[in-house]
Amino acid sequence: MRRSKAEIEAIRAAIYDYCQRHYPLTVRQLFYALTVLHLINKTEGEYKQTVCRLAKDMRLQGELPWHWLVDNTRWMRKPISYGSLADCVEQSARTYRRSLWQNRQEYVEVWLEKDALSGVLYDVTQDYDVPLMVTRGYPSLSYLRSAAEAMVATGKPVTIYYFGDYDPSGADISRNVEERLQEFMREVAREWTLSNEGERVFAPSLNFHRVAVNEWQIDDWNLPTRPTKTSDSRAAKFGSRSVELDAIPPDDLRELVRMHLSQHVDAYELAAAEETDRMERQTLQAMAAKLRAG
DNA sequence: AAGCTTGTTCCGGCCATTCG
DNA sequence: CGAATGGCCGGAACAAGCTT
Repeated sequence: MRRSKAEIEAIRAAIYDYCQRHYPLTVRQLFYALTVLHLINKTEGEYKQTVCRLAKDMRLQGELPWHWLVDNTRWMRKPISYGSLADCVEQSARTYRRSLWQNRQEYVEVWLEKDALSGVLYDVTQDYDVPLMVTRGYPSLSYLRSAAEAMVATGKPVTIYYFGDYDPSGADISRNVEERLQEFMREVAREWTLSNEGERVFAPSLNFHRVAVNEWQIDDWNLPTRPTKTSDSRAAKFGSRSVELDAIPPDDLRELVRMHLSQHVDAYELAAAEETDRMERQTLQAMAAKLRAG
């Protein structure tokens, strides 16, 4: 698409504005935000030629602070190491947390289709010490299988809160995740029973909740829709309206997660756990001081 | 009926070519 | 000549529709 300088300028301004208000963001997240603002079309071309390019130029020219945009997909590997034993304990004293779930009789996870929103959901899931599972589109079989193993290993009933787009593939992904997890949990339980010399391993129950985006939410929450891609082979059995998960404002999304997780851990328990953590961190701090002294 | 192709989801970037 | 386009890289999947 050919745009005038003024149009490009408007998009640049919107990029700056949105990033400033919501950083850290991924480029993908920024892309969806601009589509919701109707500044660009939701196509891979616009993503690459418009958003990626402008974001690149603006950062290289110093117009956009580097830390406003992040890339979660590339990572670094290195063994964990410390300057000394005291440093190790010191580090633990800063980060230590006691598991909120170890002594509970249920197991909860949050699942998410798109990595771009992982930062938003993690703000809440970390408070509740709940795993945030990101599939990045269709999940790999390896990912689902190891997730199923972790669930069986807990031996507790599982609740999953799922977040994904309302579009043909998005609906299919959550169906696939639920079915595969069910299948793999039964399989894992069977295998573990056989290798366990008579002690039977049970597949826990799975309560799978697709929290968003669901059809009823489009009108109830007045979400901006996109025409469903007719080229999607799943489009025929799907409605004409599609909605990005990004169409739900970040604050509302966080509230939605909090609403569900707080059904399992109430505010009182959360506060009590924080207090325990504080005290145990102090103990670690004292240990670190002793190590330094002696 | 099995197997392949095409198109879709997620993520981010670079570069050669084409268009106005 | 600058801006837009298209293709490529890497990596994981699934379904519909064609082709053998």
